[in-house]
Amino acid sequence: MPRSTPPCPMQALLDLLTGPWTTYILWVLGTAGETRFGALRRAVPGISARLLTVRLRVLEQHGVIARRVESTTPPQVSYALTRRGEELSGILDSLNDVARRWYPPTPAANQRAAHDASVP
Amino acid sequence: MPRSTPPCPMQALLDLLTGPWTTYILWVLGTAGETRFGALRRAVPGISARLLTVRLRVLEQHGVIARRVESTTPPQVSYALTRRGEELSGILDSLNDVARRWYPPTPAANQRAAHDASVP
DNA sequence: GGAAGTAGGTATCTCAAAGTAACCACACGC
DNA sequence: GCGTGTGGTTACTTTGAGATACCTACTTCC
Repeated sequence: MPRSTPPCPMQALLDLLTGPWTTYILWVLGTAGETRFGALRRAVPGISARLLTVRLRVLEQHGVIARRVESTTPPQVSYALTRRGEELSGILDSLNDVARRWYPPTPAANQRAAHDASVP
Repeated sequence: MPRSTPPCPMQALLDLLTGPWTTYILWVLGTAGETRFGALRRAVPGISARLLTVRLRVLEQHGVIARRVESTTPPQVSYALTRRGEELSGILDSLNDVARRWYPPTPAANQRAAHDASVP
């Protein structure tokens, strides 16, 4: 992202949320609860495995999500929101309210109507 | 920014806020009120004139700030938050609260202490 | 007369983030 | 033994956002 970022705590948080899919991932984890890597990947259509991995690593480093490994074969990895993640989720919800008031869902977005309608 | 963005109103709003300096600009306009281009540039140290122009254009297109030109010589251009901008500002404030709890201002950021302290 | 401030526009360059693709070990089913 | 799914990692390529530098036209200050 930006080459030079102002040393502002706010900016650090925004850099975290900034990448494509990031809030989408948080929204999925918030509504679906703990989710496995593969399911997450299927829930975020279009994302590459590599980028999903990167996003999850960053979110984990910031303590927004928790990674849990079950040592089965094959090992299963699940991700869930932490308390921080839920706190963030609340703010993102209000941001989402604003977004939906400002950019009303277009008729062209029929395919996504189900998704939009399911957003609390 | 992202090459492929999910067609989500939320993402549109985040794309708006995403770029470096963007929220900083909004914070300045929120606390200082209507501000002229030059003053804004001085208030956001490190930003280039070009990028400031781009940011202001985008924010204006989204109806978050208003651009007002006084036809003096030289013409003076001022920017201020619109009602949308103030609404956004409120949410950004709560996001900022979270940011400052999660990433406590480091002692290394002494230069910015004045700024941080002045954030409401 | 020359510098500086006003609010940008234009052109070019570069580098880091995103995309793409291949690969891994392991187990299961056929 | 061959394909499928699991949860990634590694390497290579691309592209587009940001940086940089220079331009306008006008006025005021020194």
